[in-house]
Amino acid sequence: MPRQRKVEQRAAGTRDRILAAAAAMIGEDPSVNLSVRTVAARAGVSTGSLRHFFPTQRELRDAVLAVIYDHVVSEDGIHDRSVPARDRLVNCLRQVLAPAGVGEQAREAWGKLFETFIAPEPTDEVRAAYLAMDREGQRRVESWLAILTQEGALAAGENTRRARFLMTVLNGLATERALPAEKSILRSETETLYMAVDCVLNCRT
Amino acid sequence: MPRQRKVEQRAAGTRDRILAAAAAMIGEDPSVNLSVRTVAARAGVSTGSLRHFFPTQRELRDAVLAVIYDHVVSEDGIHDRSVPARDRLVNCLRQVLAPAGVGEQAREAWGKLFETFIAPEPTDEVRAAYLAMDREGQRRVESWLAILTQEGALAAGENTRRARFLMTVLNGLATERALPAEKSILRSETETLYMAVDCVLNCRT
DNA sequence: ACCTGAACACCGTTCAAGT
DNA sequence: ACCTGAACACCGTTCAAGT
Repeated sequence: MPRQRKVEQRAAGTRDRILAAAAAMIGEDPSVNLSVRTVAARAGVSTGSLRHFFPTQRELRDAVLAVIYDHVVSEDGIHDRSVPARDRLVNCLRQVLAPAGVGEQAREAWGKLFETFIAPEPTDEVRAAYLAMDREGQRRVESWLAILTQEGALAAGENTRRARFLMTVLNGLATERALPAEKSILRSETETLYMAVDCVLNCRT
Repeated sequence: MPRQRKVEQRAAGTRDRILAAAAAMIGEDPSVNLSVRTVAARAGVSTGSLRHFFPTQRELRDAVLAVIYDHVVSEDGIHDRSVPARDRLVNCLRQVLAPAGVGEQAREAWGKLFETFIAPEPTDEVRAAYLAMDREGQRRVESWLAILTQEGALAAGENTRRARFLMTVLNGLATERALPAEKSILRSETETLYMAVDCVLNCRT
């Protein structure tokens, strides 16, 4: 069932060149700033042409993220539509949380984070190192949201904000894993993850 | 003990006018973009003069944040029904967040928390001390939720879970205040607080 | 429909020049 | 030391004009 006519395929060609250029730039330097002009120049098209396919920078960025993580096709299970979207997203978020560890391991992990990024004078080098880490996590979460948006499980347009929100929840959970806890932390952690995910999936903003 | 000379007091005068102008702008519209030119114009100084006191936009934003959080420390206002429930709850949560501080202050606060509760062997004494703190915060948040439940702004029955969720978000935000941040933290912090509060107020669980 | 590039209204930072 | 405003090199978006 070929929905696209010939002209649209030609258009898809330059659309893809734009996405490929942007993806290549991120591949070379994950902290690169994707401006209209740099991406357009790299793709060999005009800024106006880029704007024709991606009316705002946000839409360009979201599309690039989706492309990158589609090609990486990891086993995170985000694509498995036999599972409800909320369960898939929660499982993915657990993968971000996993390196935080539990118990003594969690305290050691927090200790390293503290000694590396909080205790020392925040030089540009220290800042850049942390921000690269943070952006990587943010990108992962945004890529999952982009995929759920593509399936229609999520309204478009706020994924950066949503990802920031989820990252904050994960930071809170990671911190609480290092701090003393009342009773089984797993239960309240699961409840909190589902509350955050349901918020993102259901609430209008 | 007057450490400042006359000249420095004059300088502090225009420095304060800049901070006041920026704080006023945020007061009128919390999502406003504080650019060099708009803030300088509002304060009635040149961009060069602003740059003399705040060499980068980051330093300006940090200073403004500190001023705002100092002045917003007031009573909780949870009962003031002339304000929408979500705004009241966000303001109350900000009060829990306030002691986390900003900038260097935030890093020091985290340092103390780390040395007190994470670094040492978790004896029963250490655990109890932290859990008391944690429960106090949880109790405050739950009391606010109880009031909103009484007004009918919130469905009954899940307030402990909801409070735990909000505490986790606050822990995440406090952690992010100590870590290096990308841009103005105030805006994404506000967005995250409102997302969390809207989640609690609107979403069915 | 697709594509161009100029134009517009911003932005943060630098700096010679004044007081 | 404090202050000015122009200048520089960016940014995202809009749009008349071409094919």
